[in-house]
Amino acid sequence: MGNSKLYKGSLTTIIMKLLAEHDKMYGYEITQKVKHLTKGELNITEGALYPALHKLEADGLLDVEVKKVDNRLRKYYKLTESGMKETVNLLTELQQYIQTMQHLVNPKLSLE
Amino acid sequence: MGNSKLYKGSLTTIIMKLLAEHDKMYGYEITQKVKHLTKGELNITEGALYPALHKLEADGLLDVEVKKVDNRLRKYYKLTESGMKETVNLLTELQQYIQTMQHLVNPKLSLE
DNA sequence: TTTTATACATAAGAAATTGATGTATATTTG
DNA sequence: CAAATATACATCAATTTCTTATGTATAAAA
Repeated sequence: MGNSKLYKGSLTTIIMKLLAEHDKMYGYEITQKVKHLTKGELNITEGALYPALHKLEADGLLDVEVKKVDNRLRKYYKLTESGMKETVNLLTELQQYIQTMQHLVNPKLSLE
Repeated sequence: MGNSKLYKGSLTTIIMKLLAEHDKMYGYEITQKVKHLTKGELNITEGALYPALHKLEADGLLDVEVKKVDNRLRKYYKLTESGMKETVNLLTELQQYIQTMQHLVNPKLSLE
């Protein structure tokens, strides 16, 4: 997705957080939203997105609802109850990750 | 390594930054340093570390020097010229990654 | 003397992603 | 109006990165 390897492992967090904010979204919409929010920095590829959505659905974290708009299919995804709980965990882990990396990379600001 | 998938892709950045600060280190020393700096949050496994060091050496980003201390082998790694340049790039990418993720996760603080 | 620590290494398998390819409709552009 | 681009889904082989297990060897601590 991104221009750096660091984005590896963060796709699920991104999807879940967007759904927490926007209630329901479809796949293509997610790719466009991310592109705009990051000013082109981050482009989610379809080969990563769709399998990720399918897995989240299979894990019971997302519900899906198919709609036909302008004669084209859209699959709207929405967080389930357990999806909302998991989103909280993922965001906590992201904050922890950022803090840990900043300790490693900017040790003068840490306790060591 | 970490308790969250987010650490995927950040091992190289961690290694390079530590070497930029400590001039030369050996593998085991890196694992211990990271454990202490992160207060146990992050434990680099040998199965991840050694292949990563070998790849960095093969890519010309690290030089290695073998020493025998207390009848045990140590392989001291050190950044090459191009390793130093690459470290700058990786740290820039880390800052960019953190900023992008914070825009996505905390959009009220971003421009959208 | 057995366990833990130090110090290296490899290798099978899992997980996530890339990049290509495929299908189909709608809209824009030359 | 024809061709290209945008919208919208999907799969799949290959690659990358990491986990978990295993192996070798010496030193120190329990």
